[in-house]
Amino acid sequence: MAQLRPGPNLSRIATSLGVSVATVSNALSGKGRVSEQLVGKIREHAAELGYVPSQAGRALRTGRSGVLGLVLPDIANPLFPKIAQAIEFAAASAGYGVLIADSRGDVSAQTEAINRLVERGVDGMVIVPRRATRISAASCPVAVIDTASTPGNTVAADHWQGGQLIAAHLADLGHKRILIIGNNPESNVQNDRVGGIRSGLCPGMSAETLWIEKLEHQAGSGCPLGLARKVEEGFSAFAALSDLQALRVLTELQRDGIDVPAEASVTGFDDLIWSAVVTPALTTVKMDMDAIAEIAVSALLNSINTGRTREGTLVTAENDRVPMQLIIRQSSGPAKPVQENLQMENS
Amino acid sequence: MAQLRPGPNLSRIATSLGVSVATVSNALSGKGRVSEQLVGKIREHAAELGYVPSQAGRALRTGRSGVLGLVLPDIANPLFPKIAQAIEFAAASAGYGVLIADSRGDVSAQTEAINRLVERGVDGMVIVPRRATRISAASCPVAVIDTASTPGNTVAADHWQGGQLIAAHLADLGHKRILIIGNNPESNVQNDRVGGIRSGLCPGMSAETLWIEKLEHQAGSGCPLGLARKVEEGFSAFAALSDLQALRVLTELQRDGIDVPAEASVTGFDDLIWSAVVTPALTTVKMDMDAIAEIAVSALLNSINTGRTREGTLVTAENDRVPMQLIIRQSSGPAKPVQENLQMENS
DNA sequence: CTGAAAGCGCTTACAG
DNA sequence: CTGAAAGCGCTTACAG
Repeated sequence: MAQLRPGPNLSRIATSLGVSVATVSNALSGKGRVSEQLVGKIREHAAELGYVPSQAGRALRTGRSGVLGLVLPDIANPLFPKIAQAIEFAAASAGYGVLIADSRGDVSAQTEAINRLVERGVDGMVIVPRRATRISAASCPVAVIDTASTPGNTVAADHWQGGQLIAAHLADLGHKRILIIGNNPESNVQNDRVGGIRSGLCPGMSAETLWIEKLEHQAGSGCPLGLARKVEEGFSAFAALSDLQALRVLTELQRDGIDVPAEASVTGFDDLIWSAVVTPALTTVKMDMDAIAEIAVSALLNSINTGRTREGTLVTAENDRVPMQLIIRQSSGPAKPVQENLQMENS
Repeated sequence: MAQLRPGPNLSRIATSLGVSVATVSNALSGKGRVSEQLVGKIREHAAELGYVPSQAGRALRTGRSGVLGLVLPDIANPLFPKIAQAIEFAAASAGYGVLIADSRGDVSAQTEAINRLVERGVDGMVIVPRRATRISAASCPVAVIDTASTPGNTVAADHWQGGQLIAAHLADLGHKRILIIGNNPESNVQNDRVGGIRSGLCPGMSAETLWIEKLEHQAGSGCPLGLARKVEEGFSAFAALSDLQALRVLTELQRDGIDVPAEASVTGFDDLIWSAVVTPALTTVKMDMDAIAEIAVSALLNSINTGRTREGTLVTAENDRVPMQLIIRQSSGPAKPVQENLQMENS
């Protein structure tokens, strides 16, 4: 009655070859206690039969599931594909599977998602927390991907340095007045980016910050950002804190007849999928997600293998900051000379 | 030495309560062979101890892992968040976990990804195949999400009907000449959408199709699409076969000083995350991913539970076509009267 | 170098 | 209504 996998198991291979299951197990796992000749014979036969080891049996015996959990605040987040891909790749390279869990918004769902993963017996998990959530202890090692500003150790891109990259780029292009455009002033990531930009401004440059969420709170969701007026006021560069906002900025400017980058430069963050596709293509700052995932996963594996702190939250080794990288595309260009627009044209 | 989960197990609960493990198991699983009183006591005690059942033990015994696999052609695909979210939700609602696997491009990687999932003991899997791939048998039930044009049974959005929705919308707005913009002429999904659009044209309307891939093959990746000229030629509506292309179309038009939607309408497909964010917001056709995921997952669970065809590929019940839904936003509007541009202004 | 045996935690007939 | 026992497939000391 029990729905058992129809495939062969160790014991079938063993009897069929007239050896013990222990020997088959050893031969297959390559622990080296079996004669080379026998190893060859066993492996060959196993392959012939299409033997697939039972994770369940192994997990029960070893206490390891070989699976990592990935908890996301909201899968709909456009950054998610990159995160998931990078984590999946890092995990698969280490022979681990990845179980996903979406916390769909609120914090209680996040806790539930974590519990679901624990129940499934993950050996560890990577959590991208909801804004400013502190992760309560899960009964397995946990690596958190977030800003340095989040309490506890985390791995993350160096958002501050990323901001400085933007500032330096805009300074190079001769921009003086910069409008920083963010979504949510509560976001640690966004605040780090703002801090980086501001700290990287050269003498003579100034920046203001526009928070879309605040604006929409008053003017309604999807309201115009009033950027044309900002251009008139003398802002020549619009530094969005994410490509999603950059896209909004770019299209609003273009809709209002402002040429990008001739009249205004636009930059973003994250190098999301569409950033290279729009016209003009978006200058942006990219996280090294593969590196971040690699650090998170190897910290997890380390902790799993050494067995330290198997209970209770265990975070990554240090506050790792992975450098970001500037990608210059067509949406940013030299600032127009401020007062004498038409001179210097052919210089 | 074995790294066993430190938490309590059935036997600990049993001895601590002076009953048998069988009784504890029955009480917890609610099979109803235990007196209500005892059930209460056992449950309470289990909760106190923070008992979490071992999936490994259960899986080994029942032959079910409680996990479904999700194989994706490329996680970087912007549609992925919606698919993953919908599948995760449907699976979680049914008490299943979701293991992801990225086939990162080529077909061999897809086979590997499927194998990895089988090795992890998934009870079934959902596959979003690479373009025109036929899924080779995996040793568990498989549901395929793709177009009807793919060989074998699949679940999918009704892309053809989605195309008709676009055609009807553009007809309503008085558009006569439509430029369909696709990425890849090999894509079944895109071809279905084209077919739907063409079949839905009213008398007096005509459509041409522009394949970006072909154009880029000649003119280089990221080349201009030459849409301004198309507007001059009399095309008043640009129907992209995906929001990603729609975004490219929209920004190129705007960059070239063409007002959307006053001078040209733009529509897309899929309602991707940024579609509502751009200015003007994108009119698009949306798949009902939740419905699609629900169908795929329940077909899988059905097959898992009835135990039919546990070996070999098993696909979903019928070729299920889930209707798409038109979302009208600001990027589409009435066609300009063709010849007499300035008349009728106040009609 | 090879094998016999124990046991991971669970569920499920089967007795009582 | 409750319990004793078997067994899912594996790995790992321990003997030989």
